[in-house]
Amino acid sequence: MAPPRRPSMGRQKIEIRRIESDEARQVCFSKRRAGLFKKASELSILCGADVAAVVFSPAGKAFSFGHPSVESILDRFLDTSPEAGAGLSSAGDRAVSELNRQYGELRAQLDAEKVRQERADETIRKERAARSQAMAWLYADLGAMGHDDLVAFWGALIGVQAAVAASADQLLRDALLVGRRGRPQPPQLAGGVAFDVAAFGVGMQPPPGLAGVDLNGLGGQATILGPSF
Amino acid sequence: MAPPRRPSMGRQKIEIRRIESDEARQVCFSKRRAGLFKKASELSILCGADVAAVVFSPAGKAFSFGHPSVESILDRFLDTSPEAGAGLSSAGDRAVSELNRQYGELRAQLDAEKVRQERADETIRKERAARSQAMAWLYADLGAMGHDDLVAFWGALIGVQAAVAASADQLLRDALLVGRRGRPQPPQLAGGVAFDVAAFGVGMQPPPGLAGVDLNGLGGQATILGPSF
DNA sequence: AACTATTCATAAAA
DNA sequence: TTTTTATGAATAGTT
Repeated sequence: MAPPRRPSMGRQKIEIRRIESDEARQVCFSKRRAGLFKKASELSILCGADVAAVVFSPAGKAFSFGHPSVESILDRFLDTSPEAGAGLSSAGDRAVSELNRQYGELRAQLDAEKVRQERADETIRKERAARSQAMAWLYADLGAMGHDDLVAFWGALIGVQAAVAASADQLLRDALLVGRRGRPQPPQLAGGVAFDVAAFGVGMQPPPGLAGVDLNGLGGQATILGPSF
Repeated sequence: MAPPRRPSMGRQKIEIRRIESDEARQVCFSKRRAGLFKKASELSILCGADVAAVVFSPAGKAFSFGHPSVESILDRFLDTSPEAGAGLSSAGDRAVSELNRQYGELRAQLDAEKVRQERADETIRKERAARSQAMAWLYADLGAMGHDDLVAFWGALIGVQAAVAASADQLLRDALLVGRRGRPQPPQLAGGVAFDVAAFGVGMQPPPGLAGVDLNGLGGQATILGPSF
């Protein structure tokens, strides 16, 4: 019996950051540009406001919407805008109401910035949460684990090591089997931790062969592969 | 029996035509203006487009959003060179002066906000990199790693454990430093028991992507470190 | 470009 | 005004 496949995944949540794919970015641009103009139109009609929107595509092509007209709005706006580079001496030219207008205008922009900032903060929070998920495995607080958990954890690590050993990695085995015999350089443990934990940080190079590595590397042994990042 | 009234009717469909109620129109204007600017912001970020939106409220108050700046986009659109008719007049008015000061203050605030935004973006970038690193290690195909990488990987694990697991320190050491001296009961390993990976950390969630992966095959290989360990 | 399942925006109400 | 709720609207991923 065929499973009833969804014809679509529907809208997926996306982060507000530059879309890398050229094609996807172009499609998104077209859709959202239309959406923006529609919103602008609705705002002007619903509230009787004069609205203008100007958009330059990444390629440099210009699009615009305006009610009653783009030019009238822009002229009106620029007429009452502060002259860039003008010193304070020109301030006297502006009517008080004019400055008030600019004040509110700037405030609106500041609000917009804050919205963006909040989103960025939220993104950071999520990133941290997501990262901690992965880091928990590496930085597992073994002290908080019960004895059985600890043993199981260690056993699992050994299991991973075994997979590696299958590839005839004698060196790793030597490193593990400290004190077994000639103790071939007991790394780190004997004299305290030699490996810098901070090495897990940003600057570290990703291990070779992440995603897309053939599974035959371990001679049929199951290999843990994750999604490509 | 009284019907349980919804606390809200939720969003109702409206016709796109002028809102008659002054109050409702004002509320709608505020909300939709914010929404428009948000959309404009998203468009610029997602698609790398330059966007400007200018809105005049029915009362004549101007609001604007622009990325990178309203002026630059409008100038570009109108294809006009920035022209400033230098007005000359005394700026002695105290009120005007004060407004001007506030204007500059807000402007500084906006700039600061942008700086903070940039820093937040940078933080996000770093967080992503760090997370990628952690995930990379987590999902690393150990079989594809070179000796140096393996040693580093293993050493890092050991280092982390040593750094974090103060309370479990002893047990870990016991497990690692088997044969070092009194060989204080190497847990389970000595018996050649295959560890049940399913017990891998009670309370810990499997990292995304690992769920469903059969680790038991690896766990079973733990016997490689059996009695001879 | 059309189609859906979702997320997002927002009209009403508080 | 701001917040909450419930629902209409916009749109990301597919086809």
